[in-house]
Amino acid sequence: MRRYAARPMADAMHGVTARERLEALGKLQGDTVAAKVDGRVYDLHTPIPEDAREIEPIRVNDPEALPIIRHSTAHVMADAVQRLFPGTKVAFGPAIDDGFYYDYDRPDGSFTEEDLEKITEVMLGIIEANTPFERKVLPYEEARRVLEELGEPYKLEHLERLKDEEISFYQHGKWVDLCEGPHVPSTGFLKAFKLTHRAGAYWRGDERNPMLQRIYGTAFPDAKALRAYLLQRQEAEKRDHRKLGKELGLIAFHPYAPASPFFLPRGAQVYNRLVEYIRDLYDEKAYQEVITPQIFDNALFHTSGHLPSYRENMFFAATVDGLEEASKALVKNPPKDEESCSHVLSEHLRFGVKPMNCPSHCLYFAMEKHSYRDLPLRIADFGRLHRYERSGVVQGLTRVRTFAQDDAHIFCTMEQVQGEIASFIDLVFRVYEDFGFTDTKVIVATRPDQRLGSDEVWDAAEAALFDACKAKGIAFEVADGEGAFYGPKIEFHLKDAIGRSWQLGTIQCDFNLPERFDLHYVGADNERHRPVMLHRAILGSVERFFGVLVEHVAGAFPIWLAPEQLRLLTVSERFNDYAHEVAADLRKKGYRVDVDDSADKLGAKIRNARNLRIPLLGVVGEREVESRGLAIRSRDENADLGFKTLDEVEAILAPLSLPPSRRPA
RNA sequence: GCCUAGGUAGCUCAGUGGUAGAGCACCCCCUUGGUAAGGGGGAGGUCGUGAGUUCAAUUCUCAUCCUAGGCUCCA
Repeated sequence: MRRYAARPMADAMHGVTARERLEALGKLQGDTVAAKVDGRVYDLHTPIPEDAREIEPIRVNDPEALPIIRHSTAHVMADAVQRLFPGTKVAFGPAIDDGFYYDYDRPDGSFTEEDLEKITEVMLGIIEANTPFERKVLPYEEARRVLEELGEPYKLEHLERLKDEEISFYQHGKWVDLCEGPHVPSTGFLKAFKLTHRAGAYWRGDERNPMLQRIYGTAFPDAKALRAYLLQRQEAEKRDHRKLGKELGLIAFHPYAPASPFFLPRGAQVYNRLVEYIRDLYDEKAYQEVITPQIFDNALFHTSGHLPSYRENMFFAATVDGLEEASKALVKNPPKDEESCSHVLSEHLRFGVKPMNCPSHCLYFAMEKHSYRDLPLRIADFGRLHRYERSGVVQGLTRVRTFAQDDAHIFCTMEQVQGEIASFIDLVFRVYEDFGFTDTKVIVATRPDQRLGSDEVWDAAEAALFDACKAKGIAFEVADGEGAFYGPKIEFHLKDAIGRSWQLGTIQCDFNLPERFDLHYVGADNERHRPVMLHRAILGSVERFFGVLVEHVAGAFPIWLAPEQLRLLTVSERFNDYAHEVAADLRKKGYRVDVDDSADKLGAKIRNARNLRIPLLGVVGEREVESRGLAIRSRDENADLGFKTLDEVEAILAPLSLPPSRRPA
């Protein structure tokens, strides 16, 4: 097994290179890393098509240079790794959103922190040597021979999947890699990188495959940009909802209920504000809220299709009776294997804890006969859901095992689908704006290979989604084949503090459940018709939304959501009575007000309140008691707003206690 | 579930093969103070849990639970 090529892969290429062309046009600068030729990115030393029309340089500080720099850095890292740890195989090493990674199969174990330091040192040496990156294109069979010679099984496996006649390789110094490119002209262009962390990753992302060792890093055009990025990341980590949630007394976890949050009094306040806000919208938009059971006979989940297809994600509820029956059945007919044992158990353990509200809403719909005049019927439910998530995937509030959605199902006719979707999109954007989210990513997920229903129905449903998005003039991406098996969907994604994107809102067309539950309504023609079911949520799960919101506002909730809107700080004990009197009065009016009547001095009280991100502070001393008011200090301005009468305080609080879209103009 | 790294007081964290420490928070006392920590004293931990090695384990080994970063999966 030999990593390095026996001889440099001297190029035998013909034609004009990007560099030559740029030079001829006088467009080549010292900091040019690649070229954009008719929309495609080329290395400088790669010949470009003879009929190329437009050619522009990509310079180090252009956004398009970043992935090139990062991917090139990944190559340098892989070179360093194989120098330091002979026998290590390489897999994939792409540039990603905020850096790059490379996956390795290291036979003698995983990489340690110290290994990263060593790798970094060797990388610095490679960069200092400033060796050029070279591209070579080989015929398929020859490419195979090279990879066999290099002893790279993962690359060979990847080669199998490439159908191209010609395969490109990149080489810097003696290190060669099967690679699409492009790359910077030479290693010296890599001015600033940092290896950040390591993790396991399955080969080709499939858990049936062997686990590889992944090393993540990031790279920038210069040290200043790298420092800025690392600093920004540090700042972002301070906003982490798990950290803030603890510091601000919002949430907690206990090992007895893994991945299941406690909402502490302050957190529950905010949680309830979120639900209350959505309930108000429901009143406005003609939704009807229901409260449905938590635990159902498994017959329901058979009908809905959750058994067996959603089984791994469900909790089941055993009873002593059920266990005894199961035991008797097992003693009477001892099972031959695990499967039959499991079958007997699940037959006698009758109950399942609901992972979704849709089955019970179907039951509700079927309880009465419906006319087309009833439609659309919008049924909302904040029911608590339980899903068994595998231990490795849970995370803070963004991925939990018990949560509530601002869930609703709209039963409507096919003709009503587009209108319902359009008004839902409006609603989603209004809500996200109320919370201050502006960069919402919209994704339309279309029919997957495995699906139910005829192509005509899918055509209509997808058209309804696309038409609604287009009619709204919103930008969206298409995720082909990513729809649910029962229908296509629109997803609304927001980013958390560290830039991870989370799906919050969604609207999905469903033709499957109405079929399974044999739902129908009577049309104007006096015939039975199948309704369409739209699953939709705006916040998504209240828990996840809460987490993303905490990070978005960095714990500083706006007044309409703040658990404590105003805290009264007494200058000395002598003013406690007045403060309590004022607080009681404001609380009676619906404001969330507390008094800090501790023995702390004013400075300490202010510090504590500010650390809790309380939006308004009211200082109470001699002057305020005499003139019946408060000296207001605002969190957002971090300044003393001076004396306000009680009426003035209320005038400040009243409008800000409403969500922006409900405030008087 | 898999890979890697962690788990010491309510919180943030030191530390050690000879059964533990700081700051903040908490309790008590003094101070009655006007816009980001007034002073003093006290209490609080079977060092995640269970086994093993050892004369001796919080420290070393293994298992297990939880957490974190990924992979896979999803609201």
